[in-house]
Amino acid sequence: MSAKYDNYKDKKVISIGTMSEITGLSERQIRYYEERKLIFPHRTKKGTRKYSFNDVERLMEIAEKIEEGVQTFEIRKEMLKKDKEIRDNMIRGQLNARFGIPKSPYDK
Amino acid sequence: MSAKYDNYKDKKVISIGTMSEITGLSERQIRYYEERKLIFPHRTKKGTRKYSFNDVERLMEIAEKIEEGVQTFEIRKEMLKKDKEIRDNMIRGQLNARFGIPKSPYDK
DNA sequence: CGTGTAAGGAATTCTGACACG
DNA sequence: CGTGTAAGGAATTCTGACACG
Repeated sequence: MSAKYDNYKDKKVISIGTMSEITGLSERQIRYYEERKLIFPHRTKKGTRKYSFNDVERLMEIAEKIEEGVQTFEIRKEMLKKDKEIRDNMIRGQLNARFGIPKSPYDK
Repeated sequence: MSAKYDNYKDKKVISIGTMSEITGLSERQIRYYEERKLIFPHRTKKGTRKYSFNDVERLMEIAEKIEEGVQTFEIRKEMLKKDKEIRDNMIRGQLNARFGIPKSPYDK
């Protein structure tokens, strides 16, 4: 019936106050992680931050790392690396789909 | 890896201003539909309304009905009826799962 | 480095009401 | 009936800064 399961997880609709409640982090912390480029809220015309459920998960992961003593700079590096891997996999997947290029033999 | 796809669709995290943007309805309209018991936002301790993505869909459906000229009272009746059907189906499904009671012969 | 806080302003949300119809 | 609006107050969010360390 109601056709469409949009990208709920990616829709930026949560205010910082609500994010603070959900994640248990202070607004100060959340804004700081943005300053350190670990998270990227959408900005409304008026300038308020809006987050997605994906951002919730991302913040939780960041919080864990921080508790483990990892510095924001390191966390950022890890995330950039992970994003790169994802991009590489997507490209390989597309090539594979179109030309039948097999996966790397190093993959299990 | 990150295990859990919570009930994003049911989490009440969206403020009325954002709802207004998403649905295209005025805040006045959204509050009025609540007054007519068509929608049920969560209330924070401080009293602000919070909606879910399910509420977004619900509001869109309500808006359609209103445009067709259906009155809020009728919309409410339809929704109550639909909810009842869903409950009945769930009960029947559970009975069926436990005791193997067949579906009604009236079902296709 | 990561986070708390007070500061002042701007934007949000709330309710009850008057209006039109 | 459904919706717009002005009204006044309360709560939210924003930024830049000082503080501790």
